[in-house]
Amino acid sequence: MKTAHKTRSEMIAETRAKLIAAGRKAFATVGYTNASMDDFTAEAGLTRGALYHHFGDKKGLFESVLAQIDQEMSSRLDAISAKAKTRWQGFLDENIGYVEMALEPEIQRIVLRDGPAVLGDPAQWPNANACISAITRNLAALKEEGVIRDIDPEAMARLISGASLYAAQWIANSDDPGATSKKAVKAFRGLMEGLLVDGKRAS
Amino acid sequence: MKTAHKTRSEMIAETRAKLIAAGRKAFATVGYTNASMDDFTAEAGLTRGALYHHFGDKKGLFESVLAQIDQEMSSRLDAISAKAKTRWQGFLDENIGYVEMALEPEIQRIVLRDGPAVLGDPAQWPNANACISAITRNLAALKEEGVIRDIDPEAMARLISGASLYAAQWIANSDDPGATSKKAVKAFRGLMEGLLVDGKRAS
DNA sequence: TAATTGACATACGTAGCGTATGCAATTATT
DNA sequence: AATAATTGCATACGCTACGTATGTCAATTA
Repeated sequence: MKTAHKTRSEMIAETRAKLIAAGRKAFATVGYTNASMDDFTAEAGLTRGALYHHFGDKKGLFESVLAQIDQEMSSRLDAISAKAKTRWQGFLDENIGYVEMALEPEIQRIVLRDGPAVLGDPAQWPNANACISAITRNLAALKEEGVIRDIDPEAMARLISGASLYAAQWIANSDDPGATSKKAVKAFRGLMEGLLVDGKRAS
Repeated sequence: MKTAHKTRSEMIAETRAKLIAAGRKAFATVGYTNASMDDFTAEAGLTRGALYHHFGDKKGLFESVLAQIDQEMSSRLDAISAKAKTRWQGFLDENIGYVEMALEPEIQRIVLRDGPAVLGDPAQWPNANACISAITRNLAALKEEGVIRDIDPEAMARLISGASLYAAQWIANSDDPGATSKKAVKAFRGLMEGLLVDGKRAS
């Protein structure tokens, strides 16, 4: 007969997972500074003792939460670009996907707002922001293939993700998200088409 | 004989100014959360009592500090665009000026890093809206003059200011702000040139 | 079965925020 | 001019939340 108990390492993993989940929820809803460690650890049936043991401090847990979210975003974006027929199309789709993810409150709060304030520049995060590096790789490849003009991929990736983020927030806060979304996506496409080499431009 | 004393309202204004100055300095050097109200009010020869009286709470003082900095940035940007020969050049200079301000540590810390975490989405700040409408007007005029392609001015203004803001944050958080700034400005120029009608493009 | 490790809880000290209250100086009232 | 009302700011207090130091019990190992 098998033991009904879980093995010790399973228990530990479960505790870590519970803490990450509880922290993630608290960070997303009330923000990093307003999230009380006593409160959300209790909500997970634990205490701050467990948190300090596994993550060192509040910031340490936040890093783990961020890493988890980052990974999820990354795989979602990969799935989007994998579907596209051309690299250029995949690039466009991926960015629009990013805009849509930036609409999610959890991502807005944890990744885009509190993240930089707590941990500094996303590029220096332990799991370097996967989204930006994905855009960077795409731009580099597109440049290599002669599809877009000669620009610095990383710098352009930053500008583009900033534009996406702002577009998302504009949409999120607008009275008519549907209509605003249409305008934003069209303008975004226009901005991106400006990167194409002359021969490939439509307008 | 005239009284050596200042009038009461002058004293009050002076107190407010002292608090704003002390807070600004503390926020700039150690950051919002690490700035102890007891410490920096004492440094101004006052107590937290004065702060609560005038600004309600720590966040209230932060808003006032931010408003002051915003105003300074705004007038600097006006001065920049006033100097330009053409509207297009003024448009470029103003945006690049904004990106370059991100090199200043005080702006880095207060406006770009702590600001969003403490007060929320920068797009909703009063000054950001003023900035966006300025860009929108510029874009509309440039379109009218046939300098740039046919795009929705407001939507594009949002994207551009998002790109600028993100570029600024990238610079603010980078290890070598000088070098990063160069890359960012160049990429930004490239992105903007994509908006020009075909005949006016250099690349 | 005795010893040891380690996962997690408990207990304590401290810093910092917000509020309630106090006071003194200015302004208003008669 | 004398008293009353206002208010700018300080003082005092309680509370929350963080970090550390220590305790404890289960699981592993010898």
